[in-house]
Amino acid sequence: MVRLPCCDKEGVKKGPWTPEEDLVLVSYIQEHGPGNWRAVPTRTGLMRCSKSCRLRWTNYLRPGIKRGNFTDQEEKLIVHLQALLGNRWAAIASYLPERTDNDIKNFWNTHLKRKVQSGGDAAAKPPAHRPPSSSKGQWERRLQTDINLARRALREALTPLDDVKPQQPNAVGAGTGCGDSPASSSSGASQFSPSAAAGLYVLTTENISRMLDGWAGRKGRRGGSSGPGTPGGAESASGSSEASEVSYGGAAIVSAAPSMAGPLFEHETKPAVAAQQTQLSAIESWLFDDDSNYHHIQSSSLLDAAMDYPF
DNA sequence: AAAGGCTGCAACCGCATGCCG
DNA sequence: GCGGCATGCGGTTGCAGCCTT
Repeated sequence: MVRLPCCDKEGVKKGPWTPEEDLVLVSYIQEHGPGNWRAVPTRTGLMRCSKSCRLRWTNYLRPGIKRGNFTDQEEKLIVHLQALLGNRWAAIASYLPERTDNDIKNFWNTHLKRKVQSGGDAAAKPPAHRPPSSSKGQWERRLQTDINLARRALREALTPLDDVKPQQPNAVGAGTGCGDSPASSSSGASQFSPSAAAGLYVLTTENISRMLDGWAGRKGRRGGSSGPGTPGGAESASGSSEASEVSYGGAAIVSAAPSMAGPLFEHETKPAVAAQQTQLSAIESWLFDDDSNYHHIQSSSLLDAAMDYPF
């Protein structure tokens, strides 16, 4: 099945996205929802290939994304999941709903890899049987058989921390961001929850204002929001939910809250998000439950969740 | 203050996979 | 069952800001 690359056409723009392009893309998705990426460039007039549009959305514009400043907990989780799953960033990202696979990958390559290699975390060393780059089915089966190993490792990763419960996945609107995780794209749209929408709205406007804000100070650093000490994500999002007014390029832009919220939520693949939260909770309780009872209830529910999980 | 190296991140590229006619 | 299309995923690259000398 040889096919031509989608981006080899003449006149396809590459490189950093401008805020104008971002707005066009966001507006389009707001109206039509994510998906059918092939049609996006033609319908929006963006001189970008479909892939680029999808990537921009999933890695940057999508609601609910937290950027920068990985917490210790996230860090440990990533290290252990990487040890268990290998470089399956999408699978790892599904456990960190606010993080994109690209972010995690970058974080691993720039921070954790070095850390682990320098012997910082012996526990993080990949097990001998770590799934090689084999077929998905293979490692999925392996994951099933190694579920107990995974449990131990994850517990080890999470328990030493002060706050016993993982904090971020259940934060306001948190866990809503992973609409693009493997799970989401294929699941139906039947469980949309208004409360999730409320959180999502916050994150949406936050993202957009951040995007514009980021550009305003962009010349500072690409994706300015991710600058040191300024995680654009959940914390700030939960703090201010009013429509944000930002200006760039001389024009003031008001993120019209309700109009922005509605369509986006309609089309976002939120059911998966809700499902993810549920699954994450199952995992959490699985991790922190007494050994005495996990055998009976938790392990089975987690196993169900894990098996349902679309790695 | 300037220059060169380093770091972090957004984006690109190519292959894999799933879906549909 | 086959072929083509659309999307997902992971590796890699390029570049801008930061840091060190």
